[in-house]
Amino acid sequence: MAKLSDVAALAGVSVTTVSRVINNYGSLSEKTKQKVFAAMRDLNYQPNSLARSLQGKQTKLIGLIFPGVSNPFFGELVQDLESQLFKRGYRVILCNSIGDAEKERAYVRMLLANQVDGIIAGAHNLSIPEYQQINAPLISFDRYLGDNIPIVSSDNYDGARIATSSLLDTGAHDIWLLTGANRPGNPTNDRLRGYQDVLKEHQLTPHVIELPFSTAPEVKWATLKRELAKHVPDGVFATDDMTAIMVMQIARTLDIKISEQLRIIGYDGTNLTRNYYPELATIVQPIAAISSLMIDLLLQRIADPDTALEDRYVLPVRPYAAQSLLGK
Amino acid sequence: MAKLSDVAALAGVSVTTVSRVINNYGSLSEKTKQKVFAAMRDLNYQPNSLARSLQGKQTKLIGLIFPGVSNPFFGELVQDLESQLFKRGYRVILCNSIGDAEKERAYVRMLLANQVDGIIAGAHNLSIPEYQQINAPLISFDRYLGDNIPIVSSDNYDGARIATSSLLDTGAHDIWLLTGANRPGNPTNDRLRGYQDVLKEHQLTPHVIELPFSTAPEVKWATLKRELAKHVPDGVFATDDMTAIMVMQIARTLDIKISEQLRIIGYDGTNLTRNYYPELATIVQPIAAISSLMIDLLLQRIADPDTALEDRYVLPVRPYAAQSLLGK
DNA sequence: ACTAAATTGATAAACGTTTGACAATTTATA
DNA sequence: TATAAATTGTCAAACGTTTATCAATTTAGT
Repeated sequence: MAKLSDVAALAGVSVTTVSRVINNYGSLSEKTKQKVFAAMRDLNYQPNSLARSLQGKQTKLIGLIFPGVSNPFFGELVQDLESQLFKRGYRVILCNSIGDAEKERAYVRMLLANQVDGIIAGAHNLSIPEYQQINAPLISFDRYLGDNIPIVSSDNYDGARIATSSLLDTGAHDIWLLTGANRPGNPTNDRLRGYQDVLKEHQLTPHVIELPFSTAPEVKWATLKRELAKHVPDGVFATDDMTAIMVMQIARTLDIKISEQLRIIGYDGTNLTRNYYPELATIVQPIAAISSLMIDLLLQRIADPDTALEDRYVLPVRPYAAQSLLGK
Repeated sequence: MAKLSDVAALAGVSVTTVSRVINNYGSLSEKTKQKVFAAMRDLNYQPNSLARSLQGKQTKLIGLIFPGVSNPFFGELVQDLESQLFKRGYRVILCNSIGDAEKERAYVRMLLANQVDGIIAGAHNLSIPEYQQINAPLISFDRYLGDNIPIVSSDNYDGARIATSSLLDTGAHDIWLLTGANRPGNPTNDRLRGYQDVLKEHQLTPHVIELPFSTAPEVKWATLKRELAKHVPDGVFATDDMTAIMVMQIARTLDIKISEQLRIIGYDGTNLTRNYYPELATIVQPIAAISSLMIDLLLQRIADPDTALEDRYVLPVRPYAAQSLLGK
């Protein structure tokens, strides 16, 4: 790999001048700039980012900690984050915590060792005290990680209300909530609250089934099937689309008529669900808005670590009505 | 952030000694080792990986170039790669090329500037001549990128044969192939070949519909619907599951009876499809095997850049039979 | 042509680590 | 207790870049 001195030699100038060209400071004539650019092109020169960063420049690396990109929602979110960060000149180190707190801890240490300029975390684990001590700029998605760590989330409460209400509107009275484990201080608890509040307002009794996020699909399937075999509600609000889809599948095996007998609504509204399961009603989280807001906040903190930010940023959701494919 | 000299000061030893402890060379007494470890723990010390790498050590960073993690197959593959690499002490820089050759070029430059120890690429773009010039260890998934760049793929030919045959076995004669754009030298062409060969052996005429990978879902939907409205085949082999799923959905809107009137088989067999679309028959690519093989090969090349490797590594696929949820 | 301004260069320190050479000290062995 | 071996320290160079300082040279303005 060519280095700075090689460029300087080829361009017939000093290393100082080359550095000045690269970092655009000091006074430079157009002619030398061109000479240097030409030399850089000829040598296919890329500044060694290790050396630059060691010297004090930003690494232009951002750590992304999420449960895992195999989940469609996180896959889309991470892809969006990466794309937007790339446009802004940042690269992404990917961390799949897979619900493993120990792994997450290791990731955080590693990211700091790698001198990332900032971290965006949306892990499903419990708030690790280590997060508090991180001095790197940090933005959280949908989780409370500690004081002064801004949380960006979709309007979980409102979304849950909309979902639950829409089930009521179609005539359902016996509505189940399928949700992940609800930990204190977690914004996703708001989905539970929204559901409960709407039911209370209509004097209906809630029926909550907790299925931790990390539950194996087979186990989830078995549990849900058992529940549905015992009793069929007329409405199901699943706090994520994949679970909603599973309920649809199970309902079919049990000969439960979807939409006549049982109405289902999900949450997330990824492109995947909307494009490939258009018959599923859902609440759409604004992925693009979430990721650009998170990036904005993070870059603000990177530019000035003392930037005052809100504790919570709540972005609006929108309902996505099922496209009945079965209709004629 | 604490640095080497801080650890040395706290432990009451020299920086050299601390470095010896960290890098485990020279002779060291158990006592000093413990003192140093304790100091590292107390200070929560993490060696600055920039400095280490600059000094000549590996960066322990691997670049992953894939079309995008929002696609379930790549999402699962990338997650698996990341997990396995993490276990082996490597971190991952994620690159979503999204079918953009220019972006891919930029990624490669960036990865080299970031001094990654190696690259695993599974991009959908055309073989970029730049790949040839990369001196970093490089392994490709399912694409020809250049000479001496090993390709790992599933047995596309065999998989396509199995898929096509299984449609024939269930009585189909009028079988369509839905595939992405077929570029010369691409292993996925083998899926086309497998399909064609089986049909030829049965004196049947192929009917190939090309839908480039990057086609927007809406466009895909419209195209497929148009085709199916014109004529309904009795079998469809889609070279990826998502397209297969879309065909199922469209068939429903057209009141085409799936499995009686029209049999569909996909390709990829991700966990997502198998868990959430168990009614879809598909050909399962061995994701775990693919990623561990790619990592093995890559680490071999990293350990010794001159390791002789095969040009092609083909891993077996297995058919996944549809679980008829509709059956009683 | 003279002065001021603009441009370029030479030099060196710094970022945090690794590592080699060699010396100094401690510990173990006979 | 002398001697060898093991341990630790000191010092300095190196990785590739940035940036400050000061000096030298070129260019522009009048």
